[in-house]
Amino acid sequence: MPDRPTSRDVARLAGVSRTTVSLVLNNVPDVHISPETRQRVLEAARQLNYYPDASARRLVSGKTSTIALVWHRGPDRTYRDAFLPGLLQGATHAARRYGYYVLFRPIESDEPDDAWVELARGRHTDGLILSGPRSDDTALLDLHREGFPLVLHGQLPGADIPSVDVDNERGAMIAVRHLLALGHRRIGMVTNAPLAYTASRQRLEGYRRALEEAGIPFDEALVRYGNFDEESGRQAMEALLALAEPPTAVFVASDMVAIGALRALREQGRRVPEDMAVVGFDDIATSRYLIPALTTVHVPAFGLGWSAAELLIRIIEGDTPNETPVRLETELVVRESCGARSGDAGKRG
Amino acid sequence: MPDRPTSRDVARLAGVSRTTVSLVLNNVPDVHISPETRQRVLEAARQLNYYPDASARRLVSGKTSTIALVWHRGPDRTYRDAFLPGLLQGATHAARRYGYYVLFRPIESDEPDDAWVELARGRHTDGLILSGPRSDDTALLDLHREGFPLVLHGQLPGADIPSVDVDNERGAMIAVRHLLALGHRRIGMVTNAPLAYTASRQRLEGYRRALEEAGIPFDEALVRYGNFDEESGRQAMEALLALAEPPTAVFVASDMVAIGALRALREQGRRVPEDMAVVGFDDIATSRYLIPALTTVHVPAFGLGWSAAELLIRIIEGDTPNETPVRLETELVVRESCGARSGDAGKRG
DNA sequence: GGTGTATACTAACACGTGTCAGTAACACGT
DNA sequence: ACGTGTTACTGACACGTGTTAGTATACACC
Repeated sequence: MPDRPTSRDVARLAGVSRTTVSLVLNNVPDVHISPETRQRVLEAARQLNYYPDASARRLVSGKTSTIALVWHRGPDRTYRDAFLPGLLQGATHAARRYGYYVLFRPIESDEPDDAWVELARGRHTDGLILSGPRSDDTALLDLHREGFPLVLHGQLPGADIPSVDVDNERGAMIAVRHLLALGHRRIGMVTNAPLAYTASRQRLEGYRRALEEAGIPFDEALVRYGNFDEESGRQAMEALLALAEPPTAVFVASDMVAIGALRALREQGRRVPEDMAVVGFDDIATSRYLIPALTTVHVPAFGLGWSAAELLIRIIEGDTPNETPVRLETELVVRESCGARSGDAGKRG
Repeated sequence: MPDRPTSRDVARLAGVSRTTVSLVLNNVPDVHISPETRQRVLEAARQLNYYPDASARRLVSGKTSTIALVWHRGPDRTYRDAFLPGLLQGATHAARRYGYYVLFRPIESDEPDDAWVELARGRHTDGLILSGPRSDDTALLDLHREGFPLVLHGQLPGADIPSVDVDNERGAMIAVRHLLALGHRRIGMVTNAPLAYTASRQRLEGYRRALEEAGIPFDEALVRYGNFDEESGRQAMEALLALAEPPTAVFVASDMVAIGALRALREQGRRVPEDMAVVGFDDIATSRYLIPALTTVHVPAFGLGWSAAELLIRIIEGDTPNETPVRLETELVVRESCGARSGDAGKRG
C-alpha cells in the first residue's frame, strides 16, 4: 500500500506551508487566507485524498473525541442484553451529533471489576458511561474526585456522580394504578430482583405508594422476590397461587420474571387475564409476542443511552449541568395480560 | 485536576533517562537493565500512578489497537438488532484477547452509506468489520484494493473480501430434513426476505436441495416471500392456507416472519403442530417463549462476532489467512412447533 | 515620508511516546 | 599496552498534527 499522504504533501502540492493547509482545512476563523490559496489547498487535499491522522490530532489536541460505554457483568446478564442495542444506539446517536466516537467495553468474568480504569488513566477516552456499577468500586470514586468525566447508567446510592436512569418508582406506580383502575383491590407483586438492588427497592416502593394512594394497606404476604430470570418468576407465582386467598392481579417488576409467572399460571390452568391480571416492567422485545401479550411498563433504552452520552459530553466540554440525576419517564404499554382489552383478545396491541 | 504524570516524571523520580523508563515498562527483550534500576523505575511508576498516554503511543507506533464494527442501516433493522449483543460481545471478546479495543459505529439514515470510510482513511482504527454491506459500495472496494484490513459480516457476491457468515444453505437443509424425518411430504416455505438478499436465496436453495434429496419435486406454488417483519409472515401463511391443497408443514426462514405465520394460523383456528408444523430460522430470544415454542435453526451470533474479529486481527497483524470465507455451522433447536415433542407440549425445551 | 494597520502567509515549537545509534565503564585475553 | 566484547545506560530523532509568534508586503493617513 502506498504511503498515506500527510499535510506536508498537501502543502507541497498546493505550494504553501503546512500551517496554511491546517488553517484552511480546519476553517480556523479570524484568519486571512486569499480565496485563490484556499481553493488551491482544498483542491490539493481532494486530489491526494487527504485525511488528517487521528492519532496525531489526538496527541496535539489532548482530546480523543471518544467516549466509552463500559458494560459490567452481573447476574442480570441476559436481562441487560435486551437493552444493549437501544442503549448503545442512543449513545452513538448523541455522540455523533457532538463529533464523538463510542468505544464499547464489556467487563468479562475473568477480569477485575475495575478493569476499565485504564481507559480513563491511559487517556483512551475523554469520558465514560458506566452501566451496572458496583458500589464497592473505589477506583470509580477516585477518578470522579480527580474530575474525570463520568456518567452512570443506573444508580449508586451515596455518591454524587451524575447518573441516568429510569424513574422506577413512578413506573411501578403507573402499573399498579392501572390495575387499581380496572377494579382490582387485592394486588400482589413479584420483584425483579432481591432488594439489594436499588431498582428493585424503588419498584417495590412504587407499588406500596400506589396502594397507599388508593387506601389499601400494604400486605407483606402478597410480595414475592424474583431474581432476574424466568424460573424465579415461576416459583414466585406458584407461591402466590398457594395462598389461602390469592391476589386477583399481580405486578411483576420485570418482563423476564413475568414470563415465568405466566408459565406458572398456564401450568396451573389459570386464565390470564380472567383469573389473574398481570402487568410487567421493562417492555423487552418478547413481551408483545407472548400469549396473552404482556401489558408492561416501557423503559426507553434509546433515550437512556442518548441522555447518558449527551450529559457526559456536556461535562467533558466544561459544562457543569445541575440537572443530575436524570430520571426518564416510563410509559405503560397496554396489551392483553391486564384485562383492559379483554374485549378484543387475539387482536394486535 | 493535577497534571497527569508523563514518562519524564517517572524518569526524574527514578533518577534515570526517559528511554530507560520506556525500556523497563515495555519489557523490551534483549536489553540489559540492572535489577536495581528496573525496580526503581517500577516503583516510581507505581508511586506516580503512571499510565502511558494512548494517543502518543498510537502516533509513534502507527497502530491504534482498535477495530471498528460498522453497523449498516437497512430494512431489517429490528431483525438485526436481535443479533447485536451477541455479535458485539463476540467481537470484543476476541479483540481483548489480542489487545484491541472495539469502536461501535452505526450508520444512521441521514448519513451516506459510506460514512464509515473516514474511520479507515483517518486512521481511527486498524481495521473494520462491516455488517450488512451494500454491494454498490465503491469506497469499500477501493479500500480493500489498497490493502486496508476489512472483514464482512454477511456476503458480497463477486468481491473477494474476507467474510464471515452463517452457512445458510446447510441451515435450511437441516430444518427441512427434520420436517421430512417427521413424515411430512408436502412442505411449504416462507423466505426471510426478497430474493435480492443473498441469505434469502441461500435458504431457499437449502430448502430445494433437502426436498431433492428426499425425491420430492420442488413446487413453486408452495413458496411465499417474507420481508423481514411479522406482517409479511402473516400474509404469506394466509396465502399458503388458501391453497386448494395446503402444505402440512412450513419452513419459515426467519423467526420474526414465523411469528407472523403463527399468528395467521392462530387466527384461522389451526393448531400447531397438529394441523401445521412450523420450523423457523435465527433463534431470536423471543422464539423459546412463543406458544407453541418455536423450533428453529440457531444462528451463533457470538461466534460470528468472535470469528470476524479474530480474522480481522490476524489480517491486521500481517497474517494472510486462506480459510476465507468463514462459514459457521448452525444447529437445530427442537421445541414444540414442529411436532417432534408433541408428547410433552407445555414443558420446557 | 514616516507611522500605523490590515492582509497573507510561514518558521518553529509542542504534544508524549518508542527506538536507533552511540557512549562510558569495565572485564578479559594476548 | 591494546584491541574486543559486554553491560548499562542516554541523547536525539521521529511520528503528524495544531497553534503561537513573527515577517513581509501593500495600503492608507496626516
